[in-house]
Amino acid sequence: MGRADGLTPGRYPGRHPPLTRAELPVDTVALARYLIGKLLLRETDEGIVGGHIVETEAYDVGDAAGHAYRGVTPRNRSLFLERGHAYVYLAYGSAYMLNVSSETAGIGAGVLIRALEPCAGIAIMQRHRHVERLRDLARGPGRLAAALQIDALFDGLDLCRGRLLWLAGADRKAGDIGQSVRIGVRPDAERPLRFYLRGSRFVSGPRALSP
DNA sequence: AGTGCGATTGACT
DNA sequence: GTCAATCGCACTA
Repeated sequence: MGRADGLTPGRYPGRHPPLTRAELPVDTVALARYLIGKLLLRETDEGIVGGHIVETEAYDVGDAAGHAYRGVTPRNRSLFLERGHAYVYLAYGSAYMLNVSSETAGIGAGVLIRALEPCAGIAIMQRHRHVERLRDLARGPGRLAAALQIDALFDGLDLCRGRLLWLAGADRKAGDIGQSVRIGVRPDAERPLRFYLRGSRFVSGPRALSP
């Protein structure tokens, strides 16, 4: 680690402490926008991995596409935790999705983290993903989870507690944030609840959605 | 207890 | 560009 990975040299998480809950916007859409440019870091057995968040999607209150829409179930209960908790579930039998819970305790909503610009522990993530190409390490929610070795065991984890997985402040100025419809979502698809770092080559989805 | 279906990915034409 | 793999869960009975 050091200059080459784009992060401040030094020990983690000491140098990049977790965002406090007070820093996180309560509102789901505000949180989705806020998280663009922030760091997502994960401490694995082999070292710290992670990067800058470049793409998110909001699944807000009353959203028919949200997993919380029909109330609490065994799967989605983490969405109802206080903001800043991880909601992780398995999609299509193979890809884990990482969300950050939003709103206040008892309200089910969250933000899906869809893509990272890899910055820390790149060699480790390349092993986790079995690919070399930087662009493919964490472009897409399932790839991101694989790169960071996030699975169902992380469901319910408090990201503000910051041990194995946490959010940290951006160490550089955030660029322009674009907005579009969400990817792979059927109901409420027309709502522009996807946010991305404009110009980033690390965002997922069709080019047309990230002008 | 049985069934249908994804907030996706990787392989392939 | 198309398409099948894969499995936990929500829903129906």
